[in-house]
Amino acid sequence: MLGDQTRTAELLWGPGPRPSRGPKPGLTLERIVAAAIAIADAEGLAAVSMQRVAGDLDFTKMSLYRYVPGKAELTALMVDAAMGPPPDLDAAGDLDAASAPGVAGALDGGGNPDGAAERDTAGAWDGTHDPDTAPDAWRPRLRAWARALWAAFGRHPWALTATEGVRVPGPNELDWMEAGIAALADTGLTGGEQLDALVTVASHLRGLAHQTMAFPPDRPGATEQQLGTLIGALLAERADRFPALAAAMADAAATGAAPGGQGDALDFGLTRVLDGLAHLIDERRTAGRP
Amino acid sequence: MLGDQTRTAELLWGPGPRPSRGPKPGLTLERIVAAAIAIADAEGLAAVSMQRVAGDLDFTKMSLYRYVPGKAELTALMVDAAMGPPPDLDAAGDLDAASAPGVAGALDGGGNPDGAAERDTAGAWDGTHDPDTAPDAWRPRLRAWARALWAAFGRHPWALTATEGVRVPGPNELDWMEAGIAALADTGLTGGEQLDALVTVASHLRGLAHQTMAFPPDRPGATEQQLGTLIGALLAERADRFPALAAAMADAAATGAAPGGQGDALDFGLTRVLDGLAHLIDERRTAGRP
DNA sequence: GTTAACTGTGTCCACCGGACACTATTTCGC
DNA sequence: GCGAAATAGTGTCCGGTGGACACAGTTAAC
Repeated sequence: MLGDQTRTAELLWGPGPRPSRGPKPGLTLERIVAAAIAIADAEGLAAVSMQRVAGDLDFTKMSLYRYVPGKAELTALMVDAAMGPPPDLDAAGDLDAASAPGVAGALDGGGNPDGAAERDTAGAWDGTHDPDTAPDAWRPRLRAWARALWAAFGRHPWALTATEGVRVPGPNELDWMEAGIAALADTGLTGGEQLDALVTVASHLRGLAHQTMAFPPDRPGATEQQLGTLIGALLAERADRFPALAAAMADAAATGAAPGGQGDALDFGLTRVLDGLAHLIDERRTAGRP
Repeated sequence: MLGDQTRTAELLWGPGPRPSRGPKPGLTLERIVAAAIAIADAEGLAAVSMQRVAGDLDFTKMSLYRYVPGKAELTALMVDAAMGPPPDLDAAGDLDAASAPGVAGALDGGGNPDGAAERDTAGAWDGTHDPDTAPDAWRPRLRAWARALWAAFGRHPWALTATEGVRVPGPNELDWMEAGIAALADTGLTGGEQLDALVTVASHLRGLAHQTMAFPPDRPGATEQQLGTLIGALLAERADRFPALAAAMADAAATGAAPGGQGDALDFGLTRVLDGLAHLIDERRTAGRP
């Protein structure tokens, strides 16, 4: 059990010295991982099999085992490679998913709705902070971090399901964490709070993506909408059993767009989380002087 | 594609009329689902195969297909059955995971740490609200809802992985949603906002559980701790590349407990989310009078 | 030149979800 | 009562999965 993990860590972190005695390898770890990612992007994680990956590379499946101990390790490599490096958060403010390096905004490339950017720069709670001072820089940075992570998961939805449980992180994953923690470094939060805060933001994101994103990106909303009407019918027939829910959905349907909108739900929750963090940070800063 | 979903909906919602022409069925859907859940609880979702479920019931695997169209539908049934009914949120305040019906608090059965319960009942922001008036009752209720959902996922971790993407909800799932929305009904939020708020809370929970919970509950912390030291070593060797992260972890290790504690991270994030929601609700209530 | 290390292949295995034909059982219409 | 029809469970078969293992071909060190 632990042997697997140290093995995975070696693969993720150590390039490994090239042994020079036998024939030259006709494959590289990078090519294998890239082929696997391409399959997963196009057809979902379930379509990634040793046979399939090897076939796409014109090799037999057993040859892959010269490079990768097993499928679990291949998946771990896929995840870290798919995440890529984190964006540069210092270009803050209107930094958005589309400005991350090499990002071709797979979904929701739009800007922040309803002035969220301004809110991120100003004092969130009562306007007592000077908008020009540094102390609130964490907010747009963390938001940009979250949106970039969201975009990354949008590009590789299978990465969500491939990152269950506690795992050994790869270099890219730690780079992401470093970038996020750095955004929180001068907030006055303790180290533990910084970690918890970042986990909170990431968890919100992952949970939402896990619930809303279609995993093999097949027909990007057709069946989803059909399913929405199915759920609506299900609920309408039983409005007496679910009164509050039916009322809320009727209200939502009457007043505005469908509540299942991904970007909307993301921004809503993200703003809530950031507001909550701002409150904590404010508490820490004003501690001692009532 | 949609056929599967209507089929799933029928199985989840309609008991289906018992046809009376052939021999009496020796099995029931409930027994099959229960057997599958037992396997998943004990050995993880991957251990649930048609063969295995049928074998545990002393039947052949093909006989299961008389009751269930396929494995996907069985999984959907498992999820809804495993969730069970939501708790009664009216017994608020110190209502905790352990008081949910039939809950034998699998993990973190303890009470709210550091006075979170009191905070839930009082005005969250500045103490201007009267703690005895009803308007803030949503907060302890929503917290209780979240903790109960967390406990449910703790009892059946596999349910997290089995609920990817947009699905057709079962009766229990809609009961949970109804309970959550009911807690938010008199907050002044719009229907869409109530739905978004509940999705936010649930997403936070699911995301955190997805990242922290071990999925086959094998050795409930041994390897996890080993993995923690492995990550620590990984980070310590590269403290120059991850300065903020290393500093945060060092600080966390020096000041308090390990930052990976599940319950702690849950309460931290949950408090942040609830604070953010309280801020929104306050905004809605004080709207119009600056 | 011999030898040892290494690469890729072919064969084999247990297991997976599921299609299909088949027998045994029960009940409805007559 | 009796045949017909519908249902329940079984056995067999299929393509696919991850992976173990022995083997032949290639290359560099000695």
